[in-house]
Amino acid sequence: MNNKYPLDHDEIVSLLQSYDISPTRQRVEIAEFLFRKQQHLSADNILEGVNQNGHRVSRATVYNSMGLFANKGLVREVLIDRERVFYDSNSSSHHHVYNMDTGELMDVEGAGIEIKGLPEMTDGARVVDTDVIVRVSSK
Amino acid sequence: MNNKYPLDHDEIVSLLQSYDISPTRQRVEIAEFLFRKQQHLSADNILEGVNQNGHRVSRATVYNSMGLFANKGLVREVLIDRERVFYDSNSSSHHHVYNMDTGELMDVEGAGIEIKGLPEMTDGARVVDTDVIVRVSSK
DNA sequence: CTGCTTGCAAAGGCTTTGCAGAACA
DNA sequence: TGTTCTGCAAAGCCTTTGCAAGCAG
Repeated sequence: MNNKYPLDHDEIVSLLQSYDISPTRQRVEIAEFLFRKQQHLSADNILEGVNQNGHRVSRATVYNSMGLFANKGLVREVLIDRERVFYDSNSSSHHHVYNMDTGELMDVEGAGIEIKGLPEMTDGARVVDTDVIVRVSSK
Repeated sequence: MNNKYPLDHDEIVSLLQSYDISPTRQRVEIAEFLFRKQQHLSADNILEGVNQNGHRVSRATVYNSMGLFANKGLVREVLIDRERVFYDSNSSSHHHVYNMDTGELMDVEGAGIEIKGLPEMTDGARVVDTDVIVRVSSK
């Protein structure tokens, strides 16, 4: 899923529809920006990026759309920094390495990681998602 | 480390000192509240808890102290919820299971978990910390 | 004394909300 | 024509900061 970048306009529209998201002009523009490549962006990054050539999408719409995308599973929210939420355009199973010095956030494909020893869920709870964040520093 | 709760006043003072934190009245009161048991608290929880019987510690001091405690390694910041930062009074190596329905946050001792397949660090970066957050839901 | 702490209030920064107008089916 | 979506501005919330007064060594 979402494994080839960039996606062209029609692919974006299909992608949104496949996630049950109506492809409005603003949503398509936001998604086109997101899926130019695999990346981690804040709401502000997205607002700036989409609007590089003249304002076309408002801040509120960026927040609305990203909330919707995250809800539908199209992107993933990454909470690494208390300052802001990052959205990860790679929605496949993977984990993160965060360089505390540079602020750089890298993906690690999930395949190579095993998490063992999780306790049995007491009730019928099921695992929705597993985040692994490895913080590294050069200092 | 921090494996017995609650800690009495003198133990708290020693604990703070062992982390190179001068045990002011406010810091001791905050730490006493934190280490009554293993728990996950927001800054606001701490403010309320410490001040249950009359105001004795200000909000600013709670933030200052928690920042200091986290910096010194006495407690651990947990970013699970975009709403606020949680502080974990269990500073030993462990991971978290977060129930998305109830908001409950449980510890999983690190011993039972293995994370394999992390790529080699490109430069001389060292791993500072690894967070694992398993999100579960009953729905 | 001298530096570290505290507390208040104000400021900051990210995110959400209310609501009217626009777009869409 | 009814519903959904957008955008602006205001509000909200958690957290940080500035600064004067208090405390500790």
